[in-house]
Amino acid sequence: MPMGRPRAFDEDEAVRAAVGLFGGRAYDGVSVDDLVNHLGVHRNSLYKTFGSKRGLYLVALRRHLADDVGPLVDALAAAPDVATALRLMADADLGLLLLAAVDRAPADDEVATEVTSALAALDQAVAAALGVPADLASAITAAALGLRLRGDPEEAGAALARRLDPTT
Amino acid sequence: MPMGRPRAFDEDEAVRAAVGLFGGRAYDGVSVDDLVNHLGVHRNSLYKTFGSKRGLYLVALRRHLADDVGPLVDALAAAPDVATALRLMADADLGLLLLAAVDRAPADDEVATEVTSALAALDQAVAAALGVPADLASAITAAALGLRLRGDPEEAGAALARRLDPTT
DNA sequence: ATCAGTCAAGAACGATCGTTCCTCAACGGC
DNA sequence: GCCGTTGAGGAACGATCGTTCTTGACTGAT
Repeated sequence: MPMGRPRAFDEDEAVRAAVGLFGGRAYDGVSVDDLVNHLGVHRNSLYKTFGSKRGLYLVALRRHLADDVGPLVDALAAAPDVATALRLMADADLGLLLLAAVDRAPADDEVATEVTSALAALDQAVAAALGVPADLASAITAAALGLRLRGDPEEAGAALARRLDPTT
Repeated sequence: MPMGRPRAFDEDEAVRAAVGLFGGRAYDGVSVDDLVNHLGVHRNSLYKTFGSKRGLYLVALRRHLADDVGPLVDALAAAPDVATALRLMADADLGLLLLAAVDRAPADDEVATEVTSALAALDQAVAAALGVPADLASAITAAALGLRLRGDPEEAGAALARRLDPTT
């Protein structure tokens, strides 16, 4: 079977660039023209490779979860206290996950599934590392998301950690 | 000067309906057709009254802040402990504020200004009511936003409040 | 009854959206 | 060489976007 013309773009690079774009503004705020211009992928190849704008979004979201959230879960497993856990989550690049949760999950069940399981993984990591009940762990994850959403003035997270875990 | 034909719609009702729509999905997910169909205002009147879709959005956001966030600030002033404050914020209707913060504030400076000052008002109310430092107060506000963003399983907020304020 | 002024009703605008189509260039196998 | 296949390059599609225009209905004052 013939082989055809080789690709002129790096699929991994393209998906990373998509993570950056989708993590920076709302789904409907990123046009296919924006993607074509910033990804180095031509329209036709984009649809041939990812099927649709939503298909590319889902691939980008999963890459974000694998590349950014996964390592965070691993790092959390070694967190000795609440302050460390909060700082790890607040410093991590969670832009696309946060935006997906607020912007797309209500309108896209598949996105909602990915977001829910990613947050559950963070909850479990926090609960296991700190030895706290599940409900408190998910509240700590929620607090970290809230801090990130506000721009995280750094002192706020530290103050919360101090209050949550007086031993540090 | 002649008086002209009277309006067939209630401007307050229309703005409230807009708050509901914009609070339910992202700005770009609400079309002008959606607004016309759900607000009981005709296209022409909408533009005559609010200038543009963005103009209506800003009016709706300010109404949301005045009608929903303002009373919350007042209620927070009487909150005796962290648990009460968290529950007040988690139970309040903060849909549009949350969506505005994540979805529109990064792209619209005027929205960003409104969001920032609303969150600052919440911070101040929490700090004054609970007698905590400003950084911890803003962290508590952030935690409430995070809980709301996650769907707030009720136990999570309670667990966090218990840990934050052991006297309750 | 007439007139100026405001709103309702809906068609229509250009722009942009996501998507598809068509043509040509670049490859491996015969 | 040629053929089958795949990607690049753009033009072009219908649909929908936010916005405006046109027409006529309804108002209070003259």
